Amino acid sequence: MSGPTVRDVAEVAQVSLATVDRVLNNRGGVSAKVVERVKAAVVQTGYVRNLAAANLSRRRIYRFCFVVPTGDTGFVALLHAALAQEQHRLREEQVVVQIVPTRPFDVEDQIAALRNLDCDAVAVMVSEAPEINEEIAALLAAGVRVVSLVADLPSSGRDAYVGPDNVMAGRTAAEFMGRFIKDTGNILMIAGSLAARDHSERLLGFQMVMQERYDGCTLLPAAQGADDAARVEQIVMDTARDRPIAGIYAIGAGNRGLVRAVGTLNPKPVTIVHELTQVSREALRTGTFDLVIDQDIRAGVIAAVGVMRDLTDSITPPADAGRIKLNIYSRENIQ
Amino acid sequence: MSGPTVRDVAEVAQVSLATVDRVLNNRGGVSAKVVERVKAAVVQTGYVRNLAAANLSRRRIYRFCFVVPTGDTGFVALLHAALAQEQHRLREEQVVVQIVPTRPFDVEDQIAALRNLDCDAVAVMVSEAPEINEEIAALLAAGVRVVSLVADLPSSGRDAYVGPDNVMAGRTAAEFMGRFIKDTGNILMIAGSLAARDHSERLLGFQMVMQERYDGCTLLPAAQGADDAARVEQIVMDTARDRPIAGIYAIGAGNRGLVRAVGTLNPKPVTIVHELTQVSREALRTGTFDLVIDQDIRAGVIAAVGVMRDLTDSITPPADAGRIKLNIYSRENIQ
DNA sequence: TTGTAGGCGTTATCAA
DNA sequence: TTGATAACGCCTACAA
Repeated sequence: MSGPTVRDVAEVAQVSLATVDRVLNNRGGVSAKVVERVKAAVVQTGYVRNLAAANLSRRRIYRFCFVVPTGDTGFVALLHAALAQEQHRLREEQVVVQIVPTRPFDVEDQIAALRNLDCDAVAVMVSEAPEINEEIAALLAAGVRVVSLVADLPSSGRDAYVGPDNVMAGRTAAEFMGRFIKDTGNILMIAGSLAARDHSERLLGFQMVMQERYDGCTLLPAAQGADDAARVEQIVMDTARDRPIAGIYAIGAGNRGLVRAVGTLNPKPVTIVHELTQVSREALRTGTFDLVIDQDIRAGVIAAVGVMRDLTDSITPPADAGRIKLNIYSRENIQ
Repeated sequence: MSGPTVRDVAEVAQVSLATVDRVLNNRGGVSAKVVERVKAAVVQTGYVRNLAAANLSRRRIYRFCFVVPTGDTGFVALLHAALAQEQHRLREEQVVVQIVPTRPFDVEDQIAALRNLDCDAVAVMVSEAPEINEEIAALLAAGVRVVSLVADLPSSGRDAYVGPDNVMAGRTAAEFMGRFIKDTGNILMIAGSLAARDHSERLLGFQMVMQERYDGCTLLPAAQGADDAARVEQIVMDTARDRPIAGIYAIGAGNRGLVRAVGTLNPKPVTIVHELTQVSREALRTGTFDLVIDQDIRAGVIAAVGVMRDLTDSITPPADAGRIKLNIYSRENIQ
């Protein structure tokens, strides 16, 4: 059950443990023919190194950072909660994580955060900008592994992306929007910022499906609410003054403002939002929101840590390791 | 940097390593005041156990079985896939699992399977019957921990239930059924067997919400398709001959037959089914099915293994450890 | 009820 | 170039 060990390799190769170790971790100082003998023995025995034992002996501790925006989005709160819930298990696995909050949409602040990092790997949820790419390149050059979280940064050279397929998220929102709306009508789409890749991808997916299959609906120009409750509320009220709204797709945060605004509208528009937070959960329960599309943040944290651990150990993470699922919540299946 | 260890705890508590270990893993055989002293020392030192070291040292291997029906439900295939995906992590945690397939709805076969078990704990997905209860009692008496999977067996004395809230599943199906149906109409509900607890609970939840909020719809008497494709197909065709069908809720399996039948109907009824399998995935993609309510089998496997491990170690599993989430899939978010 | 001693698989420090 | 040998942190017979 417990497979061949270095002892077995040593025995087959007729050398000592130390020599096997030297070859295995190519530290040099071993004659060519002995190297060959050891390598052959590894193949012959089918030896696979036991990472746990290696880390135990090496007293390795994984230091990971999460660079994520703060704000009233509730996202950081959920992230903190998820990390707290995983804290114990993470500690047991020798990983220490630190959250570095940044001001939302503030590139300067994000850069500052990335400069002050001291860790083996970092999961970043930051803007897509050339300066950020440079910063990430510097981190990579310094041997820090970088994972993009929730919003991908494909042009940054990051090691991996952990998050949902945001185009799919937008398409899913559209599918339910189209089916929930009985007739035709105006659809209001509110993003936080179209410069945020997750938001623009969701918007893209949403528009694609609405135009493709539910073209009885009229898509109003996409608004930007900066993930701010007051701004979001204002956008809804302003829009509703000019014309009836049949549906609202809130792509980013600021749902507290959305609840206030939707409460004043009659008839109530079909309202679809992202992230299952205190606010959206309650709004779902009372019928103010009709659907919540949630990326399971706990799963995201677990996936991110797993990927960072693999990367830190120079292991290629499984292809789908970073893909996290979208959960759909109606008033009947809130958890 | 490398944190406190058992030695530190032992020193502070003025006891030996073995005693600390006994307290840490509550194995008993330690006087109350020493227990207190050790616990205080743990708090004082901030000790966190090193899982890698623990697993390395522990030669214990957990042997678990899954007794589940085979058949055209695709469930066993999904279960196998889920286990395969978890294999690596499970092996690292010293657990070996074996799948024992049984013929669906065949109580004799289920009993035979339960008799031939050799393991520390078993997760069973079997019928609710007195003979089964006896068999489970025998297992429990023999020291094998028993967990009911997907369908609960409350009267069997099983140690725990791992599965979804099936009433909630039915309620969720009704919520989407009500919203997807534009007007009013006849709703056909097809269970596998009303003697199966998961099926009857789903039906109950579905009926509750339909009557409560979508009473424009007419619920036809619930049919039983024995999870058999041909039977299910026949039921749909027979029903459609007499009256138009606006919606179909398929509570159990046999979705292959449902696909065939629905394909012949015009207009196509809103069709909501359970379990994301090859068949339902494809039907979702082509528009034959409108919604799939899926119990995440991978999550179920992980939860079941966790609960079985706790039970085997005589630890009371956390209250919500067995509750698994319901995922909702439309054509746009199939994974 | 408590303690001692040895081992899990790998790494690292000495000598030889 | 090589090889003993002692950690790493925890678990567990076996004693006492």
